[in-house]
Amino acid sequence: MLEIQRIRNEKQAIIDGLKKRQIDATQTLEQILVLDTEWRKNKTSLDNIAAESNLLAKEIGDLFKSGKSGEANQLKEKTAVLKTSESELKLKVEELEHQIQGLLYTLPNVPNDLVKNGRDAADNEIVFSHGQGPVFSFVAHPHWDLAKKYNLIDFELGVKVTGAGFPFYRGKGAKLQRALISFFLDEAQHAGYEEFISPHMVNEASGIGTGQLPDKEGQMYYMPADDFYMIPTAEVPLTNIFRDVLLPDPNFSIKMCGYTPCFRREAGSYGKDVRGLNRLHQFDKVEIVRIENPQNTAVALEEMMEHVKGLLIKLGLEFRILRLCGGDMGFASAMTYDFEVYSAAQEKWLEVSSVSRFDTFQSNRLKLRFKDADKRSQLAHTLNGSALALPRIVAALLENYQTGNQIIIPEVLQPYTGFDTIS
RNA sequence: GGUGGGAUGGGUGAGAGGCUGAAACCAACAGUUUGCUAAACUGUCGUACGGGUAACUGUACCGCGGGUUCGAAUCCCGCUCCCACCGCCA
Repeated sequence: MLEIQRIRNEKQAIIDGLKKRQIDATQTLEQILVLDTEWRKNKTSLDNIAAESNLLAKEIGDLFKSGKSGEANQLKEKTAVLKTSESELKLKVEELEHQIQGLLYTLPNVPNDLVKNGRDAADNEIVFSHGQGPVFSFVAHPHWDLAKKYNLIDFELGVKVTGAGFPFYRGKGAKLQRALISFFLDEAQHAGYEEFISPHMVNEASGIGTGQLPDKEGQMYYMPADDFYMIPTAEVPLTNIFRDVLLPDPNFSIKMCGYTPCFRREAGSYGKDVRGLNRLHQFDKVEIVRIENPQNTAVALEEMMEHVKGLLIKLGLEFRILRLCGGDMGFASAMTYDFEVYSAAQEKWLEVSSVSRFDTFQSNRLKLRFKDADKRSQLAHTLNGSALALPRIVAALLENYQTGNQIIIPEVLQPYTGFDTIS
């Protein structure tokens, strides 16, 4: 959520920024400012009336104590008038707050200066690429065929037990899954991230804190009996650790990581994009999350990207990094880099990581602040990234490391899997 | 699921209609003393929002939401959460 202060001070900059998302916020912002002026006016009168009745109440108390109940009762009549206008104003102020809040919720984050104006994925910029995919001398199979051939993943069983998008991993497929999780977590720990095992369900306040609620609730699985939501990513529980937190010192850098399954309803997805592991309702992911002083955000983002790069290089996958254009970025993000690995058999790029900075957009909702050098409260910055999401990594590993009669396990994973080939 | 107890500032914890934005203690911060450390002493020390260049100032907040009252941390109603014991269960 954007800060009202920022809207008051930099309206035009926000309008210009949101244009990169193909959004014209002029009207909304002007509406907000009108309501805000109105709110401040009413708030001031409300405060003044409250001050007056506080004073009267004190006088009345003093009069009663010194036995002048006649005068006291006279004053009481005066307070009756104040009371009615006080409650009217209070309603007005609350109503205005709701209206402003409602409008603020509709505004996405303002893109960083580096973010390009654009409509969709076609306008994203490739900022880095690395590696070279395999060249096959045989007919390369897509991962869903390989998974079946080597009995690694059973999609049909998942359909039977739960539904589409909830696969079973079995045998070496399951072991590979566990190996990747351990590898990613170990790498994150070496990079200084503290590991957490978090709840897989969160309450409503947490959903609002990181921006999934109120607008995107259709994307999450909901448990009405207890009013819980299944987490769509570890970002939600990890970042919400810091909801309503005021860090006492400006020198902080909080680095967390965690493995969780992620649950996404993916309403509206269909077609070849959802084939096999490409899009699931439940998948595994190791997430890295950082809470930073605004001064360190740029460096932190850089470090996170280097971390993810390192993982992909160690796995020996061809990949590229995209800086998303305004139109393709998530609602809460100020800047996002997507990592895509090349799937040689499907002949397409698969998104395996998304690293974003949110600046104060989440912390404003979370009320996540720190005391700066002048002892003033300031909103902290939040960042997060996948490091990494498993299914498409598995897809790419199977497809790129197939030899025709077996699948090679990359060397870095072998200590974790305990085997070096799948056949 | 049953029964009972609780929720006050960073922590412990008083307060039981006006003298309480809140005692006291601890922690923290600044200073004095000190060869250094420790100790002692002095002072500062909640958050949010509004107004003001600022010093400052107004309002709100004692789990949350209502109510009674001229006046509520304190009384009444509803809710949430926490703790303890019992039952059940991994």
